[in-house]
Amino acid sequence: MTPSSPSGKRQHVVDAAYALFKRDGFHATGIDRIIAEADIAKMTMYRHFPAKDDLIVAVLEHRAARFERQLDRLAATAGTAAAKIATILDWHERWFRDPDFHGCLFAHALAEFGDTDHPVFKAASRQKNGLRKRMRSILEKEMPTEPAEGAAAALLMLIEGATLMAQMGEATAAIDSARKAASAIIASARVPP
Amino acid sequence: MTPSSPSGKRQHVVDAAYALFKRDGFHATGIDRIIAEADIAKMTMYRHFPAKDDLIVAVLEHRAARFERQLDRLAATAGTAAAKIATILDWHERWFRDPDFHGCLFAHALAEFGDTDHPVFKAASRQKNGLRKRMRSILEKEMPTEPAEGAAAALLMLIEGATLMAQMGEATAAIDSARKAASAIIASARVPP
DNA sequence: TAGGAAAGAGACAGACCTGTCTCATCACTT
DNA sequence: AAGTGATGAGACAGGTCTGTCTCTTTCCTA
Repeated sequence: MTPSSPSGKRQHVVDAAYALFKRDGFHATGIDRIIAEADIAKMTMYRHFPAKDDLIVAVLEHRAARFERQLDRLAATAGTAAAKIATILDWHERWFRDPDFHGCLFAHALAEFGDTDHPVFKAASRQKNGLRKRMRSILEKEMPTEPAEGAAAALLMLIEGATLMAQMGEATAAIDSARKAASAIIASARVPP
Repeated sequence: MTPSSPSGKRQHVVDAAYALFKRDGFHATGIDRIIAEADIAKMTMYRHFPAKDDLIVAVLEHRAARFERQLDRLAATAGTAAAKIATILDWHERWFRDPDFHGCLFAHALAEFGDTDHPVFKAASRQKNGLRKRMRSILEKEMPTEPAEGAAAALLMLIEGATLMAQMGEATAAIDSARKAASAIIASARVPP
């Protein structure tokens, strides 16, 4: 059903929609704005994405895949679990300092599509759980499963909160405190009370 | 300009709008739905709130005031700083378990109104900073200002992340991990490396 | 009981929304 | 060179959005 798109129009729409969704949100961004920015015909978009929600899901999945690829590259370098987690925090610091940083698109998707069964909600949820699982498997190399699970959840929460704080204009304080807290969390998980 | 509203219609609108915003989001909730739910005339709403954004700000401020009042009551009971922070986490656990829990309205407002200068963004930001300051002043009673500041930021991030995780259906794991991580954060702030 | 403020009811405007439809045009393959 | 599928351009439908306006009714107070 979806055209094979040899000329890459589909990706073009996804990229344009991403930039607009990021800046203005999902509901506030109309189809007309997207096709104007992508400079394509409306029907071209609707042939690739039968409904706006499908486009939103495609944007989220594309960004999630990109995110995973970037973290895959980082993980290859560092050694200890703490160092691997530190590279993830480094990645977030660079992201926070991007002039085009507008908060986490996945968190925004969860906010705008609150229904747990909605495809957009599920797509955003997958990304968050992916990051959590990634950190859990990093930690499991150096500690038992149970504390690794809890620490990974805590680190995910810390990162999500840091992203929110950075969005409020406190990127420096957020990343500094997050780094210290991450060390404390990992250390306390390693040595159970 | 705003009517004195002896009959409490204003608050009635705020309450109805809150329930709808919470469930469906700000942009997705139309004025017509609000006035239907509140069972008032459209002009009554527009006499109290000249624009929809004004209503949104009023809803946020009302909820923020309610939140502050509830935490004020809790703070009076507990003793140590760690115990006071624990009561804040307890409050959040009860919130997460509420059948009508739909995530944090302030975080959702930040997501939907990304412009830093927008009144809605600023109102939501105030609430987050209020919670951070509250925790900072709790911690300052037992440690110097600098570590208290960092720990308060970390605890805020942890709580925000826990709220997000609870919204994704992991309330139990979120609050359990948050409690452990909070202890580690406070302990490590108390004894600087 | 009279006056004035608040609220009700609903039509209305103008803009924007998503999604559909038609028909012409382009590009590539065979 | 012909055919096939993707694309372009834009009108169009039907709905929803915010916000305004007018007129009537209610309610509280003095």
